[in-house]
Order: sequence, then structure tokens, then C-alpha cells
Amino acid sequence: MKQKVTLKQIAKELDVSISTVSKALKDSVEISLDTRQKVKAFAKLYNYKPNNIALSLKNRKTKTIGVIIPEIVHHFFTTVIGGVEKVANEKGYNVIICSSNNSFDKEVINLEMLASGSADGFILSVAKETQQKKDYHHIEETMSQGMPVVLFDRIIDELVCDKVIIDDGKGAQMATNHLLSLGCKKIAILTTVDYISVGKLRTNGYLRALRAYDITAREDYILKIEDIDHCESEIADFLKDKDLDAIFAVNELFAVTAAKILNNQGKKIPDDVSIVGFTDGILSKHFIPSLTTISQHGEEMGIRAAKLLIDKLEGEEDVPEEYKTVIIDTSLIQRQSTKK
Amino acid sequence: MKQKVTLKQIAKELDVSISTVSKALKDSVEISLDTRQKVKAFAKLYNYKPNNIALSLKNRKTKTIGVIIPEIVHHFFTTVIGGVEKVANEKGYNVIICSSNNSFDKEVINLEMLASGSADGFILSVAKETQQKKDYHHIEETMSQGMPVVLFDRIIDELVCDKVIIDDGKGAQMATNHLLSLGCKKIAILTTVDYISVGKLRTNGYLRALRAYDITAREDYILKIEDIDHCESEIADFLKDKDLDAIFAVNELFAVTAAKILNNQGKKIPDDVSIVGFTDGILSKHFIPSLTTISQHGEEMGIRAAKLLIDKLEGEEDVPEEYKTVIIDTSLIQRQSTKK
DNA sequence: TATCCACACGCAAACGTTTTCGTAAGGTTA
DNA sequence: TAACCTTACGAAAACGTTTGCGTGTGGATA
Repeated sequence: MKQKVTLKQIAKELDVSISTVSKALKDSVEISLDTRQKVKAFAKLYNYKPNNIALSLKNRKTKTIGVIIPEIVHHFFTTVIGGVEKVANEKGYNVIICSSNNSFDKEVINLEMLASGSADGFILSVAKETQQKKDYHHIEETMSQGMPVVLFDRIIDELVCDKVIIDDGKGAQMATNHLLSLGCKKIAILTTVDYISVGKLRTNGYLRALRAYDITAREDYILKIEDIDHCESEIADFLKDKDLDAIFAVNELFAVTAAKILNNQGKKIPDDVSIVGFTDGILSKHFIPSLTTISQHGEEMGIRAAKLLIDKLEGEEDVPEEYKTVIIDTSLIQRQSTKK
Repeated sequence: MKQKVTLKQIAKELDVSISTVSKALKDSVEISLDTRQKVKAFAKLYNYKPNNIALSLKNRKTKTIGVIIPEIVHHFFTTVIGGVEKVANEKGYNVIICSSNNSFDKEVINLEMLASGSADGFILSVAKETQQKKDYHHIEETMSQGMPVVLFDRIIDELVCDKVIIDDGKGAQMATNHLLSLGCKKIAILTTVDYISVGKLRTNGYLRALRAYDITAREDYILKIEDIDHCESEIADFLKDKDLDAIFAVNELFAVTAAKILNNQGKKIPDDVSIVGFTDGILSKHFIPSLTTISQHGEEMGIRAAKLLIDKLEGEEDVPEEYKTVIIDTSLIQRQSTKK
């Protein structure tokens, strides 16, 4: 098992100094052509690769972007990561991904770990628990230590930093409008509890759309689901004996679950009930009927977030701080779950 | 913007030496109680966190596991990562995830980057291109430099290292047997091209099951799909005018796509045609009808892989090399796409 | 022959730790 | 008072780089 070869070893073998080796590998004119060639040949032979750790220590930067997301087994978030990776790779950055598993503690641990030397900046969507606790000290601390943070999707309004979001309200409004324009009047919404920022925003969008159509929102048409893992029974209860003509669900799972329950009730989609979801994932695409949905353009979010972060990382040090909030357009993807 | 505080700065402020600070923070008896308390108070106040990079350099280990997967937007792989993270976090390891995007070049780049200081060992499922090219020098090199590698799912037989796989053949056999036991006789398989190791293994399992039932396999019942992104037309062509009573698909997407096409042909699932898929993802679970499938137990794979890797990382240096191949049991999840 | 200048290379510091070893100060013992 | 032991701390090396600067050697010039 040959160990990794270092400059020191090459220097020893070739009987020159470490600096000579380093400079030779960089093709410095300080070093004679002869020596340069010898060193490079040797380095190639032994497959020398500079040690990133040492470089990071020396340069005080890691060329690494830390991404922290609430869930790793989640189509939308992985799509965003895809976008981040695209930009990062182009610009020579590495990407470290950590999942907080929606736990505040794990988010803190991950952030602190990455912040202590492993990453230069962060792209972050906060955990459910964090939104609930409203404790952002870890993020503030990271920023105050000079590491830029870009928040996306589940952001925190109180935090002053770059952000990439979609206009959740507008998206929800678009979805609801679509249903209204189809002639639906009895439109229910399946949403999350209010402390999830995106859930609340989408609920508001739904309400705004109804108002614009002069339809009074009904409390009993709004279901706020707390426990996503057991949404099925909640939705089933909610849907029992309700005479709806449309459902707007704030995510794929709610939409699909509702569709299945309606199916079992013998209702036809979209003939009896139309459904619009949120997030364009594989479920929406492949479900029968395929689901009309609001696309969040996850990859685009990742791309923009990465660009914002890298701009900060590579920008002038003493430029006055200026933070942007990028709003990604949502779009309605019409499929079979809403009638034409 | 207060910069990160280092031992040196604390030392300067408190007018002691760096070593004193370091020892004090570690509660060394060498340092007087007085000094210890003073240092600790100061460190806390300024929120001192040891710099991981410096530690890595010093300790020659990073306490980080590198995971390289072919795709990040992929349910199975993210499930595996979930398992890896579980174990890693328990044992105090960090997890870095990189995706090769099924590109050989990117796999090489990622591996080399992580290998040059960022990770102590690797958990890796190789890119499609790598399997095709049969070029494994980057992996061999990594191992020869003393960094353990655990291969999972898409492994390479020629490589001598730890591996975690499922018995793809057995799983496929189980799936096919299930169909046979239901009385199906005309069973087609939707599989991948042969250079994808798991595809080939599953095809073989299918063939074995048929043989055991004394059914001659028919060439025209086997579809090897090259381009997953455009599988729909291939499958549609294949299914045209075929009088099948069952389909075994080696992944979720093929299964769902076939189901949709059959639907359009007016065939009922499972009454006219039964379908068994592979991989227990959200699609299989939520599709209507829900799909009978072979579960790969992705999380378990991740757990086992992480354990194998950490064992190697923490094992004695000079213990004779010994490599294990862990085979995870697959299981058949019966749902609605096969008749009872 | 004394002076100067390239050339080609080495020294050493720095990045932030940890840890071994050395040592000054002060107290105890003989 | 000399010898010794604690106590409490500091110096320095090491991890692997990069880089500014110093310097020895040899040849060219005056």
C-alpha cells in the first residue's frame, strides 16, 4: 500500500528542496528547465496530487460549498442540489451535502461542523423544527464569522442574507385561479400547518384567489396537516361527505393521496373533482391521471442560489453588504387531473 | 464581521502561550485551575471552535466519508445515503456526497478531489459510463493509497474490496416466481442493456426462474432498454400486439411506463396483465394500482456499507486485508399489480 | 583581478492545531 | 545551603502547502 506522496518525499528522492519541487510543478521560471522536467516526470510517475487539506489551511478557503437540506430522500431538494452542483462544478467548487432530517439540533451540528473549516459558504433550507423554534443563532453566527449564507425555499424572513424563493403565494394563486377558471366553485385546500413558511404562503395565495373571484373561503374547506407521514387518514376524514369540485394540494403527496381516496369513493378525476398539486415530481408526472401542478423549478433555484453564493465568495471583501432575494417564476403544468 | 477566533488570538489576548490555551481547553492537569477557567470563559465568549482543516492536517484524517453516486435525483440512492448518514453520525463521521451524473470523467474528478484530503474512505456506486468503459484505475489508485472503498449496488467484480449488494438474480427470480406461481406463462421482462451489471443479473434471474418452471424463454419477450429517458416509445413498440399475461420490470420507471401503456391499450392490471417491479420507491407505492415490487432495502445497504467502511477506517493498520461482500436480502412486497 | 549580474535554488514563515519535552520558579528535604 | 521535586507554563516540531526573499555559483564585464 503505497502512501500518498508529498512534496517532501519528492524533494528527498530528487535531492532538492521542497520549494524547488513546488515551484517546478508550477512551471516557475525560477527553476531550470532540466529540474522542472525531472520533477514533473517524477511527480507524474508517483501520481502526486496536492493535498487539499493543506491547501485549504494555507489559503484559508476550501473551495467548497456546504448545502444543508431538511431531507435527502426528497425529489425537490435533490433537484435543487442538481442545480447547485452544475454551477459549482463549472466554477471549480466542491459541494458537500448534509441533511438535517428536519431536526434543529442536527442542523446546528451540521452547520457548525461545516463552518469550522469545511466549507466557505452555505446554501440552506431550514429544518421544520427550526422554523417552529424560531431559533436562528447558528445561522447568524455563521454569517457573523464572515461566511455567506444563501437561504432557499424554506427561508427565514428575519435573517438578512441572500435568498432564493419562488413566489409561493403567486403559485398557489395561479393554481387556484386555474381551478376557478375551469368553473370550479367548491375548492378545498390541503396544506401544512402555519409554521411551515411555504405552507402558509400557499394558503394565503389560495385565499387571495378566492377573494378575487368573490368566493368566500370556508374554514371547513381548509385542511392543515401536521404529520405528513400519516396524512392519509387525515385527508380521508376531511374528504368524507364533502361535496367538492376541486382540490388544491400544496405538495405532491397530498395531491396523490387525495386522488386515491377520491378514487376509492368512486369519484372521477377530473370529471367529478379536479386536482392541482404543487411541485413537479415524478409522482405528478406518472400518476394516473397525471397531475396538473405548479412547478417550482428546483434546478433553477439551485443554479441561482449557487451563483449568488459564489458571487459573494469571490466578490471584493469590503464591498458594502448587499443582499438579494431572487424570486423564481413558478409555472402551471397542465395535465390530466384538471379538465380542459 | 468578527473573524473566526483561533488559539493564537486567545493566547495573545490572555497573554499566555498557544499551548497553554490548547491544553486549558482540554482540561489538562498541566494547567492551573485558574488559567483553565479563564481560558475557557474567554473561548466561550468568543465562541471558539477548533478549525477542522487544521485538525485534519494534523491528524491525517478527516473523519469524513465520501459518497459518490451516479445520480442524486434518485430515490434509491438517496435512501442508501440516508442509511450511510445514520451510521456515520452515530460514529462521529461527516458525510460528503457527490454525484457523478453517470459520467466517467466526473466520477474520476470527484474521487480524486475527495481523495486528496477531503475524505478518509469512500462508499461508491459506479457510473454507467464506468461500467461500460471498464476503466477502474481511479478506484484502484484510491485504494492503493490506503483509502478504503466500499462498493454498493453497481459494483465491479474485478475490484478487490468490500461490497454491499443485493442478490439481484435472486430478487429477479423471486419476482418471476411470484408471477409464475400466479399462473402466468407469458412473462416479458423489461430490462437494461447488459453492461449495467444489475440489469444483466436481473435478466439472468428471470431466465433461471423460467427454466425452473420448464418454460422456454423467448427472445421477443425480452426488451433491453438503452435510453432510460426515452423508454416510453421503446416499451410501447415492444408491447404492441404482444399477448402477455405478466411483465417483470427491472426498475420502477419501466414498470410504471408499461402499466400506463397497457392502460391505454385497454388492458386491466392485474386482471389481464400482472406487473412486478424492482425497487420500492414512491412511484410503486402510490401508483394506481400500487405495484408489487422487489424491495432493495436501500437504507439497510447504506447502513451496512457505512459499517464496513468505518470498520476498515478504525481497524488495526496491519491486520491482513480481508474483504467482505455483504448480500442484503431482497423481499417481495405484494401490492395490487399482481392478482392474489 | 575586482565587480557585477543572472541563474537556480534553498530558507523560512505562514495557515491552526496537538503534543512532547524542556525549564523557570518556588517549595521541600537532608 | 545544596539537592531535589512540583507546579505551571512555553518552545518547537509536525501535518503539506506556497511564496517572498536571501544566497552561492559561475560567467561576463571593466
